[in-house]
Amino acid sequence: MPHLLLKDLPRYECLLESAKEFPDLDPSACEAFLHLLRSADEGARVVQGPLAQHNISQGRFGVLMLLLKRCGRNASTLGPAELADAAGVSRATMTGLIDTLERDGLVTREPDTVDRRMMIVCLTPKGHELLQAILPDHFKRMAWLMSPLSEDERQTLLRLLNKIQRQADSSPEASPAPAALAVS
Amino acid sequence: MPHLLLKDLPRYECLLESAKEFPDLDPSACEAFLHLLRSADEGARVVQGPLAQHNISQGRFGVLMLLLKRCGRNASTLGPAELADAAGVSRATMTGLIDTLERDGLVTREPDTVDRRMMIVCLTPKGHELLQAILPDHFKRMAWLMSPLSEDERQTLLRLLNKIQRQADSSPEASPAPAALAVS
DNA sequence: TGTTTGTGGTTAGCTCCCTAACCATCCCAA
DNA sequence: TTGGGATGGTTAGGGAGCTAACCACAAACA
Repeated sequence: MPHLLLKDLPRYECLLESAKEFPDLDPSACEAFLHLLRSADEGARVVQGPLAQHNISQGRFGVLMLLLKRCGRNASTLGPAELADAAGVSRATMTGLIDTLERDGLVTREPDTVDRRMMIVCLTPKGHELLQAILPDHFKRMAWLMSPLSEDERQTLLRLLNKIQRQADSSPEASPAPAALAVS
Repeated sequence: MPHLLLKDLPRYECLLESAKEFPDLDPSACEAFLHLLRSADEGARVVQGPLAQHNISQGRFGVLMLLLKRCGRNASTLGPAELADAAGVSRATMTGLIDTLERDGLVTREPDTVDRRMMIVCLTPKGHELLQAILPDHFKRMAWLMSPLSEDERQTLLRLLNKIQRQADSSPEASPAPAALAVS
């Protein structure tokens, strides 16, 4: 699950040392990158880890949250494909997620009478109750994790992260190396 | 693999809206947290994703890098247990990783003659060559990803991430909710 | 010296995600 | 109206991580 497996991050001096052997290594970029991954790993562990106590994995949580949000505007019915797209998992994975969620009585899956290819997934009262029970603590953990940062610092962090994110988004598909790579 | 499955992050207005229903939801904390996870996901995708082209998964990469580092100071021999600890995976996982790395001829595994419980894992010349071949591009991608940030901004980012990390580290085991939770 | 405890490595079986392939249904256009 | 694509959902199989249990060996202690 974590993105960064290393237990101890290399110290800056070590990076400088390694940069002699690998001229392409940008020590400060490397350091920032590793700390970014490490922070996200730790944050996810602290915030999302406890969900496992309720037998809620990351994927399950995502589905339930999407269903909760759509619950309000009940106009739009949503099926596995739409859910998969919104949640960022494959349709096959979504089938499996819904299977177990249905088995646990948290969602229902009914065939759509209009388009007979489609299924309609809905949150059950039990699913709704579960969310109401776990969300407050979930949000508390999030707030707790970020509590060392002032509002200004959060804004700054957001600005810097957005720069990284935009840069990452400009990389086509992750498979082809960034085109600008040779240029820089 | 990603920490955050949602495709589209909720907008700030939506968070404010949800905060009415969930008083524990701190919108700016939530926003910062989600962007942190998203940035790390995207960064990992861009930087580490291309390693898959060389049939190098995250875990395999970690093992190879650890062996490369220790290659210099050949004094310390290291076995699966030590590797597992340093790489942050279970011993069982490390057994599997070494299995396939050995099968691919990238590492060797020999029994320790002194302590007959132990095995000694070493990088082969082929493994060393592979790293030399893929590391320059790896470092280039890292530098490219962080290139939108100035040195000052990298320092700032590091400072903010460290605050989050220290806070996360002060949470016992991820399973018990932070003790300070009720206090705040 | 013999027993107990601890440590290293492996195996077995699980979860959660993926891709590839498959059918059923819909839609569009010849 | 009928034949081809799209699109939706599922199944099958695989990869990478985990825990629990196991055996072999080492170390410590009565």
